[in-house]
Amino acid sequence: MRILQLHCDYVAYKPKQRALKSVPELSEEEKKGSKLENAVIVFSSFEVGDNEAVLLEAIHAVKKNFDEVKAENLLVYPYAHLSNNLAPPSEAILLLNHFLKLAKEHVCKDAIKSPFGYYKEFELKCKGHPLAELSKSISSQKIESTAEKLGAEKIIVEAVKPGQELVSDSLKQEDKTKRYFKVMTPDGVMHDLDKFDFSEHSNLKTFYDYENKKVRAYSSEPAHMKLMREQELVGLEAGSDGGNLRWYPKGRLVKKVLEKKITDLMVDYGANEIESPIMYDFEHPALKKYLNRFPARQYIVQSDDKNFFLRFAACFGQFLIAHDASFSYKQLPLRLFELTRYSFRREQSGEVSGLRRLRAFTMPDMHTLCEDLTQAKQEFFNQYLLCVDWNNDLGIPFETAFRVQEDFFNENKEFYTKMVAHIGRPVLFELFDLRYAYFITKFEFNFVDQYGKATSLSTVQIDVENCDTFDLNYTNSNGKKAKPILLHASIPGAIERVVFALLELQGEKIALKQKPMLPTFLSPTQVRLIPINEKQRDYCEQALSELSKHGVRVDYDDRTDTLQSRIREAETEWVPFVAVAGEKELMEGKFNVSIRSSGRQEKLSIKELIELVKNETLNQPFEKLSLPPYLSKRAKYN
RNA sequence: GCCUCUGUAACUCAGCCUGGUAGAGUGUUUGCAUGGUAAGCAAAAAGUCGGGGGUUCAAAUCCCCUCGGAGGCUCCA
Repeated sequence: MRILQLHCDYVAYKPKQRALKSVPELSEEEKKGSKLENAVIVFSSFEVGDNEAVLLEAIHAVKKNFDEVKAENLLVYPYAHLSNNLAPPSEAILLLNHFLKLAKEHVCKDAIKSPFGYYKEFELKCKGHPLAELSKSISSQKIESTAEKLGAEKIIVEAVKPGQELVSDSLKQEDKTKRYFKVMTPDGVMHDLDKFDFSEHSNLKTFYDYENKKVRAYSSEPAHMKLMREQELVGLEAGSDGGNLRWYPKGRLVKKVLEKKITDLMVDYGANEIESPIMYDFEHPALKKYLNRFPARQYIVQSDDKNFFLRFAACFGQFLIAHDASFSYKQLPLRLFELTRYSFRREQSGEVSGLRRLRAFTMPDMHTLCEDLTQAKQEFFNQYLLCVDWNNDLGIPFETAFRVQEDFFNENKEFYTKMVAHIGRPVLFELFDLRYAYFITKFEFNFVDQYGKATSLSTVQIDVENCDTFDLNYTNSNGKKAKPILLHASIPGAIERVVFALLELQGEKIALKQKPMLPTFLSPTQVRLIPINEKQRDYCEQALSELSKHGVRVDYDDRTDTLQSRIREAETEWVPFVAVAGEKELMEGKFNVSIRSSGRQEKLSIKELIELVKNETLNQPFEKLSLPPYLSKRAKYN
């Protein structure tokens, strides 16, 4: 328990608005508030583990002060902000009531309290004498018996039951009319959450719990943070702001391949790739309006006497281009795409985390202008399919949430049923009656990690607001100006989050004692050549140039360490194909290749090995690794 | 932003409670070892103990301030 006591000439308060859903309405009398003269106000925070002994200790402190300053009135003011370890409201209310009872008995028989769970305005004039301001922190561990100090008899406290239900049924009902969750199964049936059997869908349950903030995450560092360092992919940069990372050659390779993959996908889908500035004028009228609707925290950059904010998405860059472009219904849907390196969001310091939440991140952002709602729905559906394929292709499991305005859902039920049927497992629906943002509907694919946290990856939204804000128009078939419907889409969410999910999945494998590895097309080294001794040098160098010529990322361990230690290092680097050559292999014209995915060893010729790698990376982009192929020439970056 | 934990060699960490000459493993360099599928042997180099102030004869260690990192909180009286 924490208390702050102020001795005041007067103190007055008035309840304004309910802050906690679980507290009852106030009576007319309580709503008026109160004013006390020559009073001690006791701001009180009730904490986890507080009990009668704690309350008595606090009363003792209050009484001592109250008598000393010769106050006449006492106000107990529940005040959460003194503690970071608050008792749940249900317990705190009982503790507060008992605290008041003790205060009446021992300190001031006319003591009153202000209501719990309401925002209140208050006004006070604190006296200036040395005892006018006192604060105290009391915990059950530190208490000696204080009943004697008070000269009080033992008082029995009413049992405080953890989690005691204080919510009335009518209040629950009221909540539901605003925003509520349902589950849709692939057969198109909507289920109430309390009736849905989650037993075969534990990740969906975890996701829902996370959405509902019922689950507390473990307080451990996520697995990917260690892995990104160990694999020489990404490091923290103390010389920059938090959440701005450094990417080493191997990490840059992984990121570059993913960037190429999404860019190719978008261009093949019909997007026009553009590049827009990273900073924008705060005073631009359209941007001003948009900023109010999307109150992300921004970095600010000064130029002369003007302030610019660093973009937090590609939206405005593309909207401003679309505003100035000329197009008619014949060119719709019109898709603009940019791989933002970077988008900036000045997340609060305590919120930045590894690759999961950053202040500078790479978002492949596409916006689609559609002729009407029919076309918008078609695009929404197509982009939904792209997202499903994208995540399946990378082997990233996900849970789906659709968020929809109620009316729109009821008018378009078929539309959603079709999409849920496509992925063939239950998904979460959040329905809301009043539109709280610029979108009328959206979906998100969420990655659920081993700590019970959900992270949004893919998302597409139908925006019914920003065509007005940014004055985007097309010419319709009558030659008249018309408003398009706008879609926002990020198929991967953010490149960093893809890496985050892939690494977290490897962390889970390691925990299960399985061999971790990245998909071959993302592995910085796809084939590692290891000679048993110097005599196979020429043979390996020949293989190196042959594999390299065929677009395989290959390197050569030319160091003089023992065979075992070189094999071990290839294993710890998750190399998918480790090709060893000794006397025998040289004679046969082959390599003894360890295949990581199967754990098997096979004798393969270079031609066969190339074929194998090509097979595993079919239809995937390729980029070169910017490190010397000779391991003896490589610097270490971790 | 608030709270808790944390900062010691390039990396991972011990030492701090109870003040008294700065430690280990890994990596790096050098020498030996030429090895058949997850760590060969030996030696060396390497540290303003995050930064600043204080207490003390003496501070990595105790106290205060400050800066970085991790986690939690930020619909909460």
